[in-house]
Amino acid sequence: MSDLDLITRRLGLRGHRITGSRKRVLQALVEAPAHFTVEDVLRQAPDVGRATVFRTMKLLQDLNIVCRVLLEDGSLHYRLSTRGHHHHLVCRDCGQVEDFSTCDVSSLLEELSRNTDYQIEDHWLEVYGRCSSCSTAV
Amino acid sequence: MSDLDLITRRLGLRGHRITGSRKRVLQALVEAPAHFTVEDVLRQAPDVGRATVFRTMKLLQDLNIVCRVLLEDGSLHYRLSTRGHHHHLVCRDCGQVEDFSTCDVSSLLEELSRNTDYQIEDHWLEVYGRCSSCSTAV
DNA sequence: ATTTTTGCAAATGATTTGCAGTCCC
DNA sequence: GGGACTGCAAATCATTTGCAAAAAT
Repeated sequence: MSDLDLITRRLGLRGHRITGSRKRVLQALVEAPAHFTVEDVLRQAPDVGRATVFRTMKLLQDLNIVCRVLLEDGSLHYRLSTRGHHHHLVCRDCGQVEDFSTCDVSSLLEELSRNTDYQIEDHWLEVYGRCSSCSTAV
Repeated sequence: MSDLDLITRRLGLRGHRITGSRKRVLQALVEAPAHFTVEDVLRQAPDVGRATVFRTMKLLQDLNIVCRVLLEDGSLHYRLSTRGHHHHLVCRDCGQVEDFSTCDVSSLLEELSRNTDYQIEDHWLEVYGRCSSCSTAV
């Protein structure tokens, strides 16, 4: 079963309708490069309305199918989420994005929890740097 | 010497002019609650042009005098930066923001650096939860 | 005197909304 | 059939820009 099928099924199971527009958006997503903007999606699915793409992206976010990537300039990109919660390592030069989840943020959060009166519930971490090809190609 | 004086001096030392508008924006900032939006500043300094407030906020960011706080809904707030690089712990209910810098993100980043080909240069971490008063007042 | 900075208004860009029609289930 | 979903265009919101006038050094 392809990624597309999986996502489509997930939508259906949650009681959302599998419409033509949604299929076209999903198709665009699975064919897209690692991260993309709403504009990119619109370009790949030109017959889908702008509002619909925004609405679909929001739905997919809620379903944990896509996640947002924050670039340093403040611009918002999206990418297919893999394995639930994770973080991003973003290359400043080429914009490549890697996921990571292995590193231990939780110990940091536990310490934080001990040191403050907060009940900690969620976090968002974005790391910026240069990927190997961009850092060697000076 | 007041906070206001300190900031003003810092601007001057870097070769920026101390203008009436900038003074009024700075005044608004030091009197503002812990975090605020551009709109809040405009409300407190109504005779300063919108564009000027945006330009001033950008300048203050570059000088490390204010920093951005990302709320979970994606909205952007500002706050006076203390002690250089740090992170935010944001209360979901009341919006209170705490700084923290003591926790060890760097070990995480070192591990990340070893495990990937990236040369890591910067990061942004926002933690969300509930402050003590909001978590007790169920 | 020179250069920076400002306010305005218009431009831009991203996202949302109202609504009448269309399409899934 | 009926509610969920769509496209469109207009509305909204945040931010930026061009420019001539005003202010700071």
